Amino acid sequence: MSSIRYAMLTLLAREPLSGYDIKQQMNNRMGPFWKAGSNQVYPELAKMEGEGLVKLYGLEQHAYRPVRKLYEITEAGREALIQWTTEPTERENIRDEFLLKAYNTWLVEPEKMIIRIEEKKKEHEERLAAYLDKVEELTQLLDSSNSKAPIASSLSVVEFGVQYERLYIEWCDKLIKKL
Amino acid sequence: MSSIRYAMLTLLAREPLSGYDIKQQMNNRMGPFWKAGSNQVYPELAKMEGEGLVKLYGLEQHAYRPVRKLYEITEAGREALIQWTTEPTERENIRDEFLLKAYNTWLVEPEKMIIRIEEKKKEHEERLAAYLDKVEELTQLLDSSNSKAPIASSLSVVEFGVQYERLYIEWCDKLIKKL
DNA sequence: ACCCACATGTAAGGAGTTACATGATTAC
DNA sequence: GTAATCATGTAACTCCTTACATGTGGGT
Repeated sequence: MSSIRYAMLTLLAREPLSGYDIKQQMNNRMGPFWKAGSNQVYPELAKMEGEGLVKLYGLEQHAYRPVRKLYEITEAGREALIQWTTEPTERENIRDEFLLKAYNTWLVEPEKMIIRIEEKKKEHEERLAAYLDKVEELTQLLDSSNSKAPIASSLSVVEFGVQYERLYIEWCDKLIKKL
Repeated sequence: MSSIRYAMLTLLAREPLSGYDIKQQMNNRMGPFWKAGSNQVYPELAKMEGEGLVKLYGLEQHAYRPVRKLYEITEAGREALIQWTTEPTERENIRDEFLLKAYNTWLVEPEKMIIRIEEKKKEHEERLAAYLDKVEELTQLLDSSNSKAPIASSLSVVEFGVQYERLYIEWCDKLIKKL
């Protein structure tokens, strides 16, 4: 499995990045679809360098700061990524803690539950807003509209996010009405 | 975190169950929302028994088979479950491997990608059908329509599943059209 | 003959989270 | 003075997956 390495290659296929950049993009830009801590990113980068999937692209030194080690994807890395992308994917579960809690609604005073649902709704409204911003941003970058641009792929994924957040918000509304 | 124990308590709050039952319900009935292996279920049951959250309800012996050890939730267990349910829940990510692959669509020949998307679509159509069956089943069990019944809570969660699968299928369609 | 369902568990390992360490600068 | 950002990494720990162990009866 170990999809962390493919998440990293996914980003590196677009531009050279440092370990720090990768972490940031995963936790902010890309995401929150796929998160990673530094403990995963740095060792995995080193491992991939050893296997020839990425290589050092250059070093950047900004004044006092630690040296930024930029990595780029190699041809072998690109091939591995394409191979993985076109492989069948295992079934995946939703696994959302709040859904699990929703199973216990009947055990709990409705007022208390409603507070939590409202909270969740707000959270997903925030995410929806963030995704919509991203959609706009990406749409403007696109307009040449060739489906082979990386941006087109990003857009599709973010649009999934938009739909997902909308569904979540609607579901929260329905739940509140029921109680 | 360790939400596995609360997933187990969620099931035990409704009826006494054996470890095997819990595993089965998680991987089939309840799910696939929350999965667990026997290695998690049995030790966790023992731990919870030690903490007084569950207690042995009885033993069942069917002919040649190993003894079924049925557990029931205690008052302390029920309180812990209610406490957890009404606590705020952390933000959670989508984390679907196929979405990650979708970021790489631009790298791959469209025909190859379409094959995988069709596959995924089919998978989610199957799940949708299963969830719809469950909705029907639960709706029939309900009709007395008191929102304090466990079944009402189950229904809400399964309805989320239905909407989720629909959105996934639509998204697959849109992706295919784009390519 | 062979695999699956039932039913309990244990063992080993991989994946992921949280915290720590270092160290200079900028913002409040 | 305190915290946050940049930037690299390590350590410890929990969580989860996969495989194994045992044993009988039923289906193909």
